Amino acid sequence: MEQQRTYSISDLSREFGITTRTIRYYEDQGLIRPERKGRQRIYSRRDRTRLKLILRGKRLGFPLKEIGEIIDMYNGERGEARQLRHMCARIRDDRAMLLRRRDEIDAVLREMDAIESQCLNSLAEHGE
Amino acid sequence: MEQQRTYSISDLSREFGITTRTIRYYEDQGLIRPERKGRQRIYSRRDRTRLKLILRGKRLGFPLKEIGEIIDMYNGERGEARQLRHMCARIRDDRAMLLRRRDEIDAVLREMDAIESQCLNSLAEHGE
DNA sequence: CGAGCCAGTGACGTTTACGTAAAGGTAAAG
DNA sequence: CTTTACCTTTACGTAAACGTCACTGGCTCG
Repeated sequence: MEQQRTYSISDLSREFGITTRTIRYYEDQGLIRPERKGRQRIYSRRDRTRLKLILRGKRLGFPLKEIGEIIDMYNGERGEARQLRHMCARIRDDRAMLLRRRDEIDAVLREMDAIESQCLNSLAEHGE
Repeated sequence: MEQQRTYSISDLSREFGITTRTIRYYEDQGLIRPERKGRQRIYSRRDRTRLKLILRGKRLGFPLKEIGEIIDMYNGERGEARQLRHMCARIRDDRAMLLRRRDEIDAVLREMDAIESQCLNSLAEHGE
């Protein structure tokens, strides 16, 4: 049986904790293209996962334009060899960046650990 | 021997690949406070590492205001217990966020691996 | 001593990612 | 039939993070 669930714009706004304005803005920027029943927007499951990807991209710090490009590329028809090679190159770049970013996060986490234990030590002395 | 090196604004702009305008803007926002020789800005080693921290904060997606707060807090006098407890709480929150972000990065990396091998497979078939 | 640099201070412009308000369409519920 | 609850478009507003421009003030090199 087909999972033919659909969502209204406010369904999605509630689910993801964003405003309808934001969702419409993403559409304006060409990031989602929901169907219409008359003027009303009807979001499919695919639209919903697209939105999820957009929000994840945002949390990773990508600008909306790039997010659109990336999602389209990763979903797009990968027919020709040129396309495929281009995609591989992009993946390598993106991965390198993400790895750098993850390393930075790890560095910060280690520093935070150090500071926290200093903190807790001071508190223990004080508290004694 | 004291490492009393100092830097001009263009030294730092070159080193970090940002414009002097950017550095001055950070000063405007209270993120760095270099000394002055007359009107000229003189940056110490501490200023330089501060700048490095700012840029790292940016790459991690923090807004400048928060970056300032965080750096100040982590450098600040941690005397009173209230302060210390506040700091521990903040560290816990920040750490949780960073961990979530790192998990997301890992998820994206895994997906990229999958897509890349698909890509390479297609290329192999085509190329054959 | 003038030309070429680098540094500094406004101050206005720009881009991104929305917020917010105005004005209205539709459909069910009281 | 009006109120309520959503939905729509249009359009101006805004905060963050700079870019850009205009003008000014030392230095120093030939």
